[in-house]
Amino acid sequence: MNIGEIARRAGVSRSTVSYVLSGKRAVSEPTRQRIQAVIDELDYRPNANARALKEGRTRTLGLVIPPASQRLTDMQLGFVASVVEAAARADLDVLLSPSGGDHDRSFERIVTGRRVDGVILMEIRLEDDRVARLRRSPLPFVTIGRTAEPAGTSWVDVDYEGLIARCVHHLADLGHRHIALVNRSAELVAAGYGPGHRALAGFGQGVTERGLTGVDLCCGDDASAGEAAMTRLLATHPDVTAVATINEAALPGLQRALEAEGRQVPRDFSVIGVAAAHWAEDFHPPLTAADVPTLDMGAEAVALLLERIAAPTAAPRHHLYRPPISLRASAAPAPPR
Amino acid sequence: MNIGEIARRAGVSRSTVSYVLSGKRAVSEPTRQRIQAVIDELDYRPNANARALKEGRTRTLGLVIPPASQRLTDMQLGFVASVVEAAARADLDVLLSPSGGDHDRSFERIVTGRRVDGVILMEIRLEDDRVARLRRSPLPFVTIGRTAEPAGTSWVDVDYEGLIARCVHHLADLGHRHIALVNRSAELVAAGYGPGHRALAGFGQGVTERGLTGVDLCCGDDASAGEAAMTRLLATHPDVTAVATINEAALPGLQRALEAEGRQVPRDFSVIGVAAAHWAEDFHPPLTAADVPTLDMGAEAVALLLERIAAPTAAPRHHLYRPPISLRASAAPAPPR
DNA sequence: AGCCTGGGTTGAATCGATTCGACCACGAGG
DNA sequence: CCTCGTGGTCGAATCGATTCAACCCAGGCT
Repeated sequence: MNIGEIARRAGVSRSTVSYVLSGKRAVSEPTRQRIQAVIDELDYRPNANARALKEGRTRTLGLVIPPASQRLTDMQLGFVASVVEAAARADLDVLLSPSGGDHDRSFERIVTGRRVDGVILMEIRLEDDRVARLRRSPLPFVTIGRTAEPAGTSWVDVDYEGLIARCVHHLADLGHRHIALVNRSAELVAAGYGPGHRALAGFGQGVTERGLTGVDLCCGDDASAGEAAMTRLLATHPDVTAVATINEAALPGLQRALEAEGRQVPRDFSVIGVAAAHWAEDFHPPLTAADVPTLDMGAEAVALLLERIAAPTAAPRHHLYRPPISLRASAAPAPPR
Repeated sequence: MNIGEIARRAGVSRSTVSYVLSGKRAVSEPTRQRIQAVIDELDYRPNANARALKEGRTRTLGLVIPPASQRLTDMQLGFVASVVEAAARADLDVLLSPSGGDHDRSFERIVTGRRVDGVILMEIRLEDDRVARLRRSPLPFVTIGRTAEPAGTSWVDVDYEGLIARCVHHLADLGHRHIALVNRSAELVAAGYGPGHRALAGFGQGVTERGLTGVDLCCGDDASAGEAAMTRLLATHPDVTAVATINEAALPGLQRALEAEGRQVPRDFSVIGVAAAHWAEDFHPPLTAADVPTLDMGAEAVALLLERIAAPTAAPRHHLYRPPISLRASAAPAPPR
């Protein structure tokens, strides 16, 4: 069933039906009603491909997610969900591409097959092949996260550096002298994963500013890895009384290891972090943390992308999120020595 | 840059270029190489919309997920990830539709706009509007989960009824006499959510077969709800010594409440469930559970869908998963009275 | 009465592919 | 030498929309 069928049944030309659909030209009321009646009766909806072909836009956004092999963190999931929802609100569909490297077939299809009007990229590295690839293409895109050289690109990101520095200061204020940073996995950091490096920088900065001693360690993105990492930390650095972390997925494991070693949070040991908002509240004990507003960020990423699609030559914009640290129950004054 | 451009540069007709691309007709080797060279040089890729328009298929699958407002459970996330990955392996893209009810705009776009070749539906209710809608349409579809009347539809599902019954038997074997079922949220169950009802049936069956006393309760899909539910349960039914559950998201909360009440798992209290495979292992203590193979199920859903797309009139197939219960550390003999 | 204006409608071109039938040249077979 | 077959190529139709230019006709104005 196509537009011609509607036209025939309504006794008008195809163009008139099109104008009823789009409202781009005046159509007399009787004709309009007649056509609309046929459309309703047959439950007609224009073929999206034909429309996309002619109009040159697909009303679809591409979202590049980490390959499915690795489980999404809560924060990533929050981004995906909010991007999808924001797109749906704008009557846009979302095409998913689970892409790791640069020369991924799915990624190439999306970028070069004109299947989408724009792309949102996640899990950005300081040097990112995919970003480089998109910069060379005419396709508008926005990143959640940013490269080492983010000027010239629209992005949203979390100020991990500043936030972790603030966490360190908070711990210092509470009297902690020996603290640790639990980073993301060693592979991610080695690959130049932005938040990992920026968190490390912020940690170093905070530690030196306050004259603390700090250890940093990498840790896989799951509870078991967290448990192992924390067990090792407690063994090798028994004087550490607090950790800051950007690794939400490891948190349950950290907690478990502390319990196993008889360290009670927050009485004996403080935990503070940067985490998706709901995570922190749902944790036990409720986590003192900078609550990353994944919902807002995803929506903002979509908004920025729509801007770039509407005006590709306009100056790119960005939004660095710096949520305040919500004081909950997982950080407390350092235990007496 | 379109196929005409390539043809012009190579000095051939558009059809010849098309035949090089598709290989559907013989092209002399010199011509083929010349054309291929131009294609490579310009990094040309055919416009997906034009192709879809002509061919009548989009090489895209639709995946209908629960609306973004509610967070995805681990099992749902597992399904999404594996569907996306399986589709990518088959060089198919996945279009996401976050749809709750029947008359969702995004859902309608997908179903009727010919944007996808087929649809995978999740979170199926016993009476499901979306399934009914798709049955009326010519679009092939597969469900993860099944309705009350699943004949005539291709689906994959977990045998919640049988599995929960087995869980009950296992608990009975261990000597537990008073057990509880922690179901999904009251709203879901009230809405006719399949697993909720089937788990309840299996629970009832097991309990009567073994002459146990059983309580069942609904519980929201998050840790706090789980904590509240378990606290209430322990207060109202102090003689309960074990729970079975299909609500993975509530598990951390159940655990917390038990701890708070001084009940140690599994010494004083057993927990057993049906959960995504990785969840169970990552839990603490490692969860005795029927491990739902989300990866296989997503891949199988895609395979079934491809079958239906290839042969829409063939008899629908299905696959009911009945994973064995993996004995881990969360269930043990009932404590002495 | 003739002309102009403009709302309403239509026909035809176009987007970028695929594919069928036709055509051409060349070599084999009678 | 003529015909037939065939590998290789091309032209044109087609998929289902959008949109521009043209046209028609009714009403207002001079």
